[in-house]
Amino acid sequence: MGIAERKERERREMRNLILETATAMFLEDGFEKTSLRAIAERIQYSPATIYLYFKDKDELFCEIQHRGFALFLEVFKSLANQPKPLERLRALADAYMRFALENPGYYDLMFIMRAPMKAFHNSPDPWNEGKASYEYLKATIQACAEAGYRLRIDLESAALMAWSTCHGVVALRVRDRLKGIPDEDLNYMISRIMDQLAVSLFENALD
Amino acid sequence: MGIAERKERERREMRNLILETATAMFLEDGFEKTSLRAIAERIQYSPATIYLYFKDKDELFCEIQHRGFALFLEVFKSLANQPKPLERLRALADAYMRFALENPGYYDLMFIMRAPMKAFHNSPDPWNEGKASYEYLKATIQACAEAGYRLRIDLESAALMAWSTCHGVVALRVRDRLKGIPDEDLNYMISRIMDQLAVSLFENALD
DNA sequence: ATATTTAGCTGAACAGTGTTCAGCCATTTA
DNA sequence: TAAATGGCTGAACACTGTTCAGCTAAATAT
Repeated sequence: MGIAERKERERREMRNLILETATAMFLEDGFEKTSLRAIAERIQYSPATIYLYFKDKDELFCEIQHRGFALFLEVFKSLANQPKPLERLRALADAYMRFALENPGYYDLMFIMRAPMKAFHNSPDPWNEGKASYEYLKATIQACAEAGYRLRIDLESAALMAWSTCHGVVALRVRDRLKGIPDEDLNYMISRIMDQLAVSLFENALD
Repeated sequence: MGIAERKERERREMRNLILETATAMFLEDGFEKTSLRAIAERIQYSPATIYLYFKDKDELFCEIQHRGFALFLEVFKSLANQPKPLERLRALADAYMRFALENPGYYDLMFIMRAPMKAFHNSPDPWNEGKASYEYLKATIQACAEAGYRLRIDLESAALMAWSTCHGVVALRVRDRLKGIPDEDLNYMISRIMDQLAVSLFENALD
């Protein structure tokens, strides 16, 4: 009775085919322009078929969001080898902003777009890896504190400030609100901002 | 020959009627749900009529964006009576974030949405008042510097950092990325973050 | 006063979207 | 061999932004 097994597998494969195709198309053309009809055509199925595997477009993109967070967490973890905690924290911030610029589609879906946030009942929670990444950020700040850098504020506020500062500048950038500033100048300013972020978090960041 | 004059006036009135209606509907229901058809129906005209006054939906919302910036600049200017520059700067930051929470529709259009940013050839430039507000922010930071608070970084970087920090936390908030944090806790954390922002900008902020 | 031009407005259509559902057909079960 | 299952689809629904030929009323010219 391996039939049920095979059907289970076929179903997973089909789901994955849709997901892969949707992801590829989304990362190329963005959310609005990636229509279910276009996805269906690419994989040579009827648009209605997609609805047999995903409740609606939001759920589909919720899963893509999940993939984004998984990739993001990997990037964060790849920085763990940096032994000095403050430099690790800086590496985290740089990686965060680089991720946003190199994967604008994912970043949009993860931190800016409203669309896939409604389907929040989903399991597995697409924000799982997102939360893990945030915990990792907090742990790194905590590690700095334990290495002798005295925190000026509580850990929670410090972590939110770090996140907000990075998100702020990068969100303004990917949404073209900083177009007036040449890339070169902007990169310099961001570097300065990150320096001062450390100063604002720790009393003796400059030691 | 007052006919041309009257027609000119009627045209302005019609344009304004569309704009008023669109603004009201947009602030209530958001961009996506405010369809040109619904706007047209509300003012009892054909959808095609709107195209006689606005090139497309983007241009219409570009003007609404302009209104948002105008309102925003007024809020900023209303804070000019605060004599102490550092407290004025803090008031600016608080006002910025309050504006975002009290006018989420406008804030979205002004600082987050991609939609009306394409129609950037428009005159008058909807970002006119936006730029003026930013200049006002810079002037306030400069005033702090001149009042004895020593800037840790150059003025441009400092201004961008202030903007980014405020935008970061508020953008995450209005896009439901901080839903896990109770409002009360979040407000406390934001207050702490603003304290530390001042510390990061000025060597002697705490004096 | 009549004819002609102008200009505002619209109905209908186009091409696209997400979504639903009756029904077909091959595979599986009885 | 007959019945039941279940994957898939064509066609439709209700929307969207946008365009355009053509109507009608007002303004101008004769």
